[in-house]
Amino acid sequence: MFDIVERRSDSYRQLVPGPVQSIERAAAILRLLARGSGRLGVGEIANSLGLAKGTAHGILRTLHRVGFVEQDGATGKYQLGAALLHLGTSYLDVNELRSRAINWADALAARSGEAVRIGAPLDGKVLVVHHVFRPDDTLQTLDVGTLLPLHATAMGKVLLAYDTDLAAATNRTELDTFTRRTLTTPKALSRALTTVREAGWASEAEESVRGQASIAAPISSYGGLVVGAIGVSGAVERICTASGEPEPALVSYVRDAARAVSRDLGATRW
Amino acid sequence: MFDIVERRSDSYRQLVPGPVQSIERAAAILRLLARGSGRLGVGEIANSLGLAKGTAHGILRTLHRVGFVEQDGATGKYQLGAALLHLGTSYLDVNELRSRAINWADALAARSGEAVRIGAPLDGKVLVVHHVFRPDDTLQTLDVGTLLPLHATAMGKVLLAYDTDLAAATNRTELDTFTRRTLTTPKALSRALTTVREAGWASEAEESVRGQASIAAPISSYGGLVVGAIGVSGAVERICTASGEPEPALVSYVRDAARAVSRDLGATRW
DNA sequence: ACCGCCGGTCGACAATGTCGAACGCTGATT
DNA sequence: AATCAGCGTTCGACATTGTCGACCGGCGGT
Repeated sequence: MFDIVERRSDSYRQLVPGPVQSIERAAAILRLLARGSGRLGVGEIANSLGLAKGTAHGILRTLHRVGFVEQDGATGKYQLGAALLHLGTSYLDVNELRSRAINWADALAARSGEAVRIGAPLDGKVLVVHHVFRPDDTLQTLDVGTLLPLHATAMGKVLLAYDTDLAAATNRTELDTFTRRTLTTPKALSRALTTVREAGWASEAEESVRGQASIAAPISSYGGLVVGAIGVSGAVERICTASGEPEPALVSYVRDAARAVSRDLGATRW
Repeated sequence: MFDIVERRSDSYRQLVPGPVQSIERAAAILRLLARGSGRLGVGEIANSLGLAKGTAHGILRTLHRVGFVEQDGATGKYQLGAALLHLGTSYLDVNELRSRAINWADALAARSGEAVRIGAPLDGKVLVVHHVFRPDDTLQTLDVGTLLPLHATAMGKVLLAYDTDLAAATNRTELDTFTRRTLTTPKALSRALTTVREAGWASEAEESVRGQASIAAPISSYGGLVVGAIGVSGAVERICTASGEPEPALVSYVRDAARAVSRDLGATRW
């Protein structure tokens, strides 16, 4: 009688029954292509994942058939495929957090006059699931689907402050430096998170991008579980007062919006 | 010595070496979830795909591990996962058509005063890969990632007119009816496509949505191969003249933009 | 014309994914 | 209350299926 751990003798040992190996590999290839921001060859992919070239090719051939990757006719290299775009936006349709928050986000943008974003944790980052442009302004690029760092954004700090698992995982990884203001030491970050927990909201000024600041508050669901964050972001001189503190009016707008969304999601107390 | 056709004794027989079965099934599940616009249970999925329930569960478990699907804690049903959103938008970054067209799309929106969309064929539909809102107007929903019908949109007609394979495939399927004006017979459609080929652009008025009209022109790449379409869409009374014809000025704006993008992509003649 | 690198193919092996029955649970029905 | 049906999930045995590594042919730099 074989135990699962013995049957799946790979590097990662799980208590759950065996995952389908080839699908995990396919997913790894897709993530690799997404990260590498460009075309990759079969050899590079096989090396990065420790696969035989033939194996990698077989998976890529299949991913190509289903439209998840495309192949550059000239160089033979692979890149992400169009089918993923549709799947990605289909996800937005079923995302409950987004659909509940969407109306409140519009209102928050109108009241605050700033760009509003809603984020959820994904894989040690903040995934932007909704984005409302700053009202009546120039061209802005939509960053729905973008991954933001946890430790250098207001939304990320909120998520970290209320998710100890996430915070623990972050403690084990390097904190990237984006600007001079970025919190790069675990100590500074954990101190900031304590402040966030006490205040019930987070802010950040030029910790991620120079000249930009943001304010965010947690969105909770049943049982007070924090499932996401909503916040405003914009030029630091509009988000913060002359003394460098976050504009109190903006803070209360954001907190009101977060409470409203949480209530919609079924949270009983906030 | 086994031939490939014998080795892969499934319903679809290919001349190419065997695709990875489990990955194809995983992709089918994801497409099913995207189509079904909601949560699906293991049983439903297994039935729809003709799989054993246990098999479907194993695949879903793996997709869950990699974040491609999420599971509703209460009902146990599955839906698309957040990781797909990031992959989808990562695709936009590497999509050459989009990155080349993006500047021209802005210019076209400014000149025409209408919403601009860029589309590429995907799986018998038109995938919207870029969308510029109508200048200075109310809230509009971004439909990047949406799939539009081929036969009822100007962009779709353009793609059909210059891709005989696509047109042949469409001939074999039912033409959905959206409005009274929708071309539903193969004969009417193929006549329209002939006109498109002669004119070099396509238009449509209330064939897809009542009160909406659109104009589009083909984007070609190396060797004149049509790889996408760019077009404007908006209220029929703005897109068309009083006599019901597409506004000539808009047509030339669209055609100019399409030529410009094609030139950027390396097309030698247009 | 050489060499090295690339993407792609091939055949053999056994590791691996699949199947179908069985489990425990929840919620509706009787 | 007891029953039942349906759900998601687990399990073990089987052979199908994915993987490996060597090999092929073409391209580009040397």
